[in-house]
Amino acid sequence: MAKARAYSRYSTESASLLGKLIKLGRKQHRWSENELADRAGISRATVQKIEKGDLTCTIGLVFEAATLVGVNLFDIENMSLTAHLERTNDKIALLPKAIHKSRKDVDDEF
Amino acid sequence: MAKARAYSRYSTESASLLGKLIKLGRKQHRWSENELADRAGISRATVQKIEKGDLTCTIGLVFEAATLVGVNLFDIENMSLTAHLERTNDKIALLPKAIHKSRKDVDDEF
DNA sequence: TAAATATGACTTCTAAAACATTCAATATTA
DNA sequence: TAATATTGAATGTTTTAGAAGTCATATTTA
Repeated sequence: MAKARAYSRYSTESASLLGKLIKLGRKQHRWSENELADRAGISRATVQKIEKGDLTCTIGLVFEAATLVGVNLFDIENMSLTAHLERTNDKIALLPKAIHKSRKDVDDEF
Repeated sequence: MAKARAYSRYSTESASLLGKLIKLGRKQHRWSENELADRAGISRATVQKIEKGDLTCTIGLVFEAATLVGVNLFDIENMSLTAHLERTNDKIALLPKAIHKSRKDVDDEF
């Protein structure tokens, strides 16, 4: 097998936590792995990978599973997902469209 | 091209928001797409897909990019990622290991 | 405890993720 | 404004994610 790529500890633990939140949510709904797989339109093998926090899973399928079992990552700080999106768009608009290097660029200016 | 699979609105907007938070973080660091790609050990094309919120990106690569630019999804409610993991493990342990159907299972019990 | 179902862990196959590269258009800096 | 770098958006190629299936073991319910 090919040598797997390296991931940071934070990425590994984030995916692990997300997977376990999904597993917890699924059990609270009293759904088997197969039932979640059917509802999400994915295979049981993928459900297992997602719940294990496998970093090679596609983000769309992970988010679908999360949403189905009621894990809403971005409903936070009393702000809706859509409101978050709008605010983030505004912030991006304030910054330069292209980031050029130099001008004593030490990249620690924020 | 093959017909793309369907995703829920919440999944689509979650990925879009995460991508934009990454783009914002990158710009705040004054990093070009290439610079982030190099640091993450991925291609620029993938950085572009991630920042666009493409749902077919792998969750590991998205989390790597997010972590590098300082977007920490799970440092929330004054709780560390690791603490979250432990608490979630505890909760899972309280539930049945296997979810069997029947016993008037209407799956709305939580 | 027996029967039925769920889970864990594989394997093979193919659809597509990620890479590398290119090119035009745009943005920034000197 | 000229030079240089970034961004947007393609391409073809390689690698791999996800599907589908199997089998053994563990768990739950009647």
